[in-house]
Amino acid sequence: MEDTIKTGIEESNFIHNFIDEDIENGRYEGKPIYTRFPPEPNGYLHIGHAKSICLNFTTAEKYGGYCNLRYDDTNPVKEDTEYVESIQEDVKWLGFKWDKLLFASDYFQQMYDCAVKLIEKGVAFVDDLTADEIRETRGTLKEPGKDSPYKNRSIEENLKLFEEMRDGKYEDGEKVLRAKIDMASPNINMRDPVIYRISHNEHHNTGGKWCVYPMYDFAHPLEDAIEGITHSLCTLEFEDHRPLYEWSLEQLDWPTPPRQIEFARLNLTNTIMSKRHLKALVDDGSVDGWDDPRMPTIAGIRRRGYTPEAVRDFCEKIGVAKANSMIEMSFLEHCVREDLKTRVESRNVIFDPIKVVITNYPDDQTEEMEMENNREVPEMGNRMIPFSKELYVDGADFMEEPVKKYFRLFPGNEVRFKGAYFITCNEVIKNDDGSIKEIHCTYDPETRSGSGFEGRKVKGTIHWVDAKTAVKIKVREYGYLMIEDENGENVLNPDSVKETFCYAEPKVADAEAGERFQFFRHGYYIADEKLTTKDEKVFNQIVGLKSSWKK
RNA sequence: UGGGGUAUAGCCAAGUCGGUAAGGCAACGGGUUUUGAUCCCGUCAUGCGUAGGUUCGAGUCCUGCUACCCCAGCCA
Repeated sequence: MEDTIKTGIEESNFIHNFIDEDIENGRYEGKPIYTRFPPEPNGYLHIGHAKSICLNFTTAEKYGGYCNLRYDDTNPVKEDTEYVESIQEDVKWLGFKWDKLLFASDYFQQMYDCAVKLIEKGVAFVDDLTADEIRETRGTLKEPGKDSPYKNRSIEENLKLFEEMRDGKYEDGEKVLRAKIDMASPNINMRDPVIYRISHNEHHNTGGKWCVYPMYDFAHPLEDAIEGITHSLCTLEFEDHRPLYEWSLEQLDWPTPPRQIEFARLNLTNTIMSKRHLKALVDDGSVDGWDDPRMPTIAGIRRRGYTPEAVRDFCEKIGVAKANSMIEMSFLEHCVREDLKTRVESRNVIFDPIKVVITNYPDDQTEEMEMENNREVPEMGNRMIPFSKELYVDGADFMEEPVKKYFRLFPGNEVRFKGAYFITCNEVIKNDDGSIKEIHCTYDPETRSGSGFEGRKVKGTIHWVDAKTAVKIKVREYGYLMIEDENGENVLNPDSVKETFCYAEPKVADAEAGERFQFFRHGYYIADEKLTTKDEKVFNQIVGLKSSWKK
């Protein structure tokens, strides 16, 4: 039996089946498979977009084809260059290389020409109805709509009017170009849809050059067709638009038109993906920006310390289908741990310090203890950390009155201090208020790590930090960004960030922004890119460690 | 009977010709362990939304139901 390592592009899904079929039928005459990721630059990309990005790029890769990054920027009022830059960064961060970087707005002339063709063909007309009137005559889900009184204008008049629209003779909303299809269609998208509207707004790419802009339903098939896209992957809500997508290309006699295939978008438990919500949090200062480590944006999870490999692995593992689904957060977290566990070094960090005094250890002695950087990956080598008479251990590693099956430190118990000695707890020293001041322990010099001591075994191994040389760091741990209040409304979680000062082994002071570690027993952390300074190290919790121990 | 979709375990998800329900996450149990991590082993659908039908045989084919999602922007 041979072991085969499965990668995303070897997995197969229903989209691949369609493509295989198209290739067999010779639908694309042997041309390369082309996909595209077509965001509108009106916000930052989030983890949901990552699924679409992975899908488009890996599908192209699987077939030896190409994928374009194309900005679907056909609405000047919503788009901004800040977003076009962030989108490129995010796609690059995920590790994908687009074949071409394109703007739909660069096709405005071709799209305009196509609209003229439709008019000449008699399948599009200029309508003077207002937006309200169009809505009123569109009918309802169950009742057909009514033809516009302007539907039967002559081709010449339509041509002249459309040209005047382009030349800026009309105000926003005064006229639109509509496709002549069927006001009685059970598919509302086919009831003479608006395909061009007037907008006297500055466009982020074309500036003031145009004042008529194509609607998505007309623009998108043309963008795909112009670029030679073979498979246009989009989310489920566009299924009803497919007939219009196909209609547009049919009317223009486009040879080998692209095929639209829809898939279910990503939903993650306890995660708000709505751009409206996310933007509101940024605008009202509830978060640090689009890249706040709590945000589900790609910029946010990048700063949070997730790796592109983990995100990609996640997107591959969740699969692609047409059924609406809700993925559990633990799935993503699993992928993050899985990736991090073989690529980061571990460090001793004490979150809730309890001072330990080794009473039988020489007062002024310090030893350098050897610690493995990553037990799974010996090639990552070892490091030395200081050990002396006074140390800190974690609050979770000591119990004055142990519960059953607790085998860390408690009075009378002996444990191994990882990488150092067997230590026995003898006495708990209290403050006046009854809180623990320090615990007095003794060590057994014969049990030094690496000495080969086999005399007796201990059940617990705990980590520690030398008190004299410890460095103080700030650690931020995250809960859900939004939670539901009693009315079921999404509100900011007041406990979405928990800051703690911790004692870390000296080497942590050298951590560079962006560097990741496993903090022994606590999880994976990254030195925050923005908050870490020369004087203060701030670490974000990337993801906690799984623990099977329960009290 | 407006139209378009989707139903396989707590969560994802394979399941091309009908041949006797992959895999992952989570959970639980056990073993190894100088991290209660990792790793390893085991358990977890006589069952595929539901009711019938065809068939030697149905998650796959047929019929009827049911539930959920999407659509009435001059947004994408």
